[in-house]
Parts: sequence; C-alpha cells; structure tokens
Amino acid sequence: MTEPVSNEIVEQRLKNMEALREMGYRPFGRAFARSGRLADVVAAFEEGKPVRVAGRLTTSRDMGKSLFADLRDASERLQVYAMKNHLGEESYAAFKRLDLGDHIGVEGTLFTTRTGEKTVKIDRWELLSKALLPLPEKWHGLKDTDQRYRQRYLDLVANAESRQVFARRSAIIREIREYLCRLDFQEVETPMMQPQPGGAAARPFITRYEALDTRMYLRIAPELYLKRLLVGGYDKVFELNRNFRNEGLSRTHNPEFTMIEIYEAYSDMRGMKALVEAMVVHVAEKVMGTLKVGTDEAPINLTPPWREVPYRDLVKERMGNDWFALDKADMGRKADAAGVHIDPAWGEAEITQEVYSKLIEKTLQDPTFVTRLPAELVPLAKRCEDDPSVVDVFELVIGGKEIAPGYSELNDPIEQRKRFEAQAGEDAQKVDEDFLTAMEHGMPPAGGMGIGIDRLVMTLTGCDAIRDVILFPQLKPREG
RNA sequence: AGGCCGUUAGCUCAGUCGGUAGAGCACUUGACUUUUAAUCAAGGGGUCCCGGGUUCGAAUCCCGGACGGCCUACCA
Repeated sequence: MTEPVSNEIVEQRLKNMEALREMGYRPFGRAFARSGRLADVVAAFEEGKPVRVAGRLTTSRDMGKSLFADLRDASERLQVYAMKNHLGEESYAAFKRLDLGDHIGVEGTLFTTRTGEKTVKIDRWELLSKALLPLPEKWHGLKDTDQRYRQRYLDLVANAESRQVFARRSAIIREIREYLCRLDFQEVETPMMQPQPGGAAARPFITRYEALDTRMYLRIAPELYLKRLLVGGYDKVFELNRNFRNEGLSRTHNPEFTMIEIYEAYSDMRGMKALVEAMVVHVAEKVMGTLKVGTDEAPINLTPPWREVPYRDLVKERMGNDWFALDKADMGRKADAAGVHIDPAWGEAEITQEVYSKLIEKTLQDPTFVTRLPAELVPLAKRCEDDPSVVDVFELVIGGKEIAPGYSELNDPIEQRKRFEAQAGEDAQKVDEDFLTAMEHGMPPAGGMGIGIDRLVMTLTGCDAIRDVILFPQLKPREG
C-alpha cells in the first residue's frame, strides 16, 4: 500500500476486518444474486416485498439498538435499516463493525419510514468486499484536481457531476452510432499501427514492431484507410476510435483522443454539413434534452440552421474590407496593432490564418460553418470550382473550438500527388504511394468529415477541460 | 519553455502583526429502536511539500527546489 493514509485509519480497518472474519464473515465475498439494481428495486417498490440488494456502504446513522445506512450502486442510493432485535445480537454487532466503503449484500423487506423514505429492513446480510482505505469526504467530495485524474475511481465515487459527465459521454457516443447506423452507414476498424502516418499534419508516436524489425507509427488519423475503402466499394462508412498525436497537453489537447471520421460516396461537403447539423442536434436533444448547451458564462444555442460564412468574409468582418488587398507589410502592421504576434517570415496566408485563429475563431460561440478555406491549408480536399485558390470544405466551430472539419474529398490522384509533394517538401517519406495507388484505381467523389468526440462532449456537457471528459487523461508520470 | 497562484490532519479548509497547530467530516469510546450532513458527550490523529537562510523564536519573512493549477507559447 503506497497511499499516504495514516496508519491509525488503516489499522482500524484491518482490525475491523479481522473481527468480522472471526465472526464468520468472508472479507472478500463472492457473487450475490440481486433482485435488481437499487434503482430497479426502488422503481418496483411494494410495501413488505422481499428483496436482495447489494452496494457500497456510504453513510450510516447509528442509534444504538438500530441503525440506518445508505447503500449505493451504479444506479441509485437506497437506505437500509438494521435492527438489533430483528437481526439478532451477533449479526447486528457484526454490522456495526462495517466501515464506510465496504460492499455488502442484503436480504430484507421493503418498507417506508416515518419520513417517507423507501428502505430495506435487513433480515440477513453478508460482506462482499472490505475497504481497507477510506473514501473521500462525504459532502465536500474530492476537489484536488491532480488526485481526481490520477485516482479517477475516487472522483467517480465522490463526485456525482463527474459520474454524470461520463454517463453523458457514453450516451453521446451511443446516439451517434445509432444515428449513423439508421442511415445505413457501416462502422469499420482500420489500423492504428501504421507503417506510414497520414491524413493529418501532426507529429506521430513512433514504435517498433519486433517481429518484422520495422518502425511503426500510431495513427494520427484513419482518413487514408477509409478512403481506400471508398475505392473498395464502401459508400457509407465511419470509424469511431482513438487517434494519437505526439503533442503537448493543454486544456483542449490530449495526446490520445477520440475521433469519428465519416465518408459518403457521391456526396460532398454540403451533404456532410447537413449530416453533422442534424446529427448533433439529434444527439443534444436525446442526451441533454435541450439545444441550449454550454455554460452560463458561455452559452451555446444549437438551434438550426447554423450560420455558414466564408473564411475570407469572417476575416474582412474583423480586419476591414480591404484586408486582402493589403500587402504583406501592411497586413503585418494591422495584425500587430490588433494584438496578434506576427513572425516576419510569414506570408499573407499565414498572417491571415494567425489572425483567424487568434482573434476570430474563439468568438464563434454558436455553431458556425467556416467555408472556403485557403487551399494550401487543406491538401486532401477538392478546390472550389469558381475559385481554385480555396477548397470546398467547412470547419465547424462551436463554442470557439474546432469541432469538425468536412470536405468535398479530393479524388484526383494526379492532383493528390502534387498536393502531397507540395506539402512534403524535401521529406519524400510523407508521400503515401500505397494510398495514391488506391486512388488511381478510381475513388468516387465523396463527402468526408471528422468530429472530435472529446471536444463535442465538452461542448454539450459544458466542461471546459478535455481532462474532464476523458476517464484517464494523460498526465506527467509520477516519480516512484 | 515563460508568467501568476497554490501545497497545513485520511478529505474539505481556516490560521490575524513572526510568539504553544485549528474547525467540520472521517476514526475511537460512551448514550440513543424511524434517522436523513442524525444528535449528544469524551478522545486519538500533524515531516505545516522539501532543503537552506534571517530571527531569541518561522506554517507565517527571504533564497533554491519538487509537485499541481491557470494563462501564454507549442499544437490541423
């Protein structure tokens, strides 16, 4: 036991365990058949009905010859009542040796107390698991953020809000799956270990496959494999799973994060736009019961239709109509005056991008589709027919955060090669020949989209840190 | 990587001007047969994050370090 818990408390619990053992109780019991979860038992309440329930002891109110205690399981809290005359001397004495945090199984009958609380009067009980360490304090909960993440089980025991966030995360993911499956999308799994990472520009994690004596990468995106499936005849496909990016930690970044990518053949960016809007609205209504989400300080209204605005119009809105007529030096001066730090080596596109991400993106609170992004930022999308300097994509921003990019996917292998090469520069390794070969066999035109699930969960549940929506977020390892 | 803030009992937190280390919950003992943060009485529990310095005297002031949080930077 490495926990810094005082000896007094642990020794007392060990003593209680031994006392119970001597009274014939197994400290770590076996399966216990329940009538149902506590919530089911409460829902089907009938005065005098016999029930079998199990849970963790969370509080007790001892009144000498009888005591009330609360049991808790994943579903609910339920009060149990132990009476000396009813249980018998020995069983009652043993019950008093229980510690908060112990799991017990109870056989008893349902009744209602004077104050109207549904309660199980204990006929018999058994010890299912002894807790040797104490749980966090019962009504302030556990606040130490580091401990909440490192010992998430304590956070989950102590903090109902935390349990609710993860229940909602699960529900959000389930609703997304069901929504897409109803539309005949097929879920697939593609490699997480890839000989060549692609589909995004990010530093990958590197690992080694000993059997083949070869270097492998944890995927930064599934995109290039899903597009191979489009070549292979899939027309509605999605993958919902983890990506890995070898980057820093922040309020909105975890090195492994959950992403859904969705592709639909013969569709385009507009099809994806309609899909994501309808799907997010559906999920919010199902899981949150409302389209007004976010926090009190930063409310978000998801009511459709969502705003759509070209990237350049947003920039002009903020920086003036003449922005794109300015030369590099004037742009730099104007950006600097607006408080955006500019690297002198940057061109117009980079300055504009910096202005967008520093000044504009965070102001887009309600859902906004930012469209017609500069082509050099997006190597995997089709160009707009009326203006080849921009691509036919959207960037969905909600609550000031990028939630989902959507593309009219590039399906021209010759242009794809050029765009890869332009992006790769000297680093020829970045060109995925195997993917280009697939595309040369003919990839249908398609709409594609990725949604950052963690960020979507943050947006819907009103959490402002990605760590609050990931059960075991990445942390700096502790020294032993 | 830089700036700011924090670290005191198992948990949540006070601690004044530098003068014997505190509360609630949890724990122990006792009273109590319908309680609800049960109540009442008594008790045990401390490397005040670590190391150094100033001082008659440091949880408190100074220096260095560790750990954490927030912001900035990095980040498709």
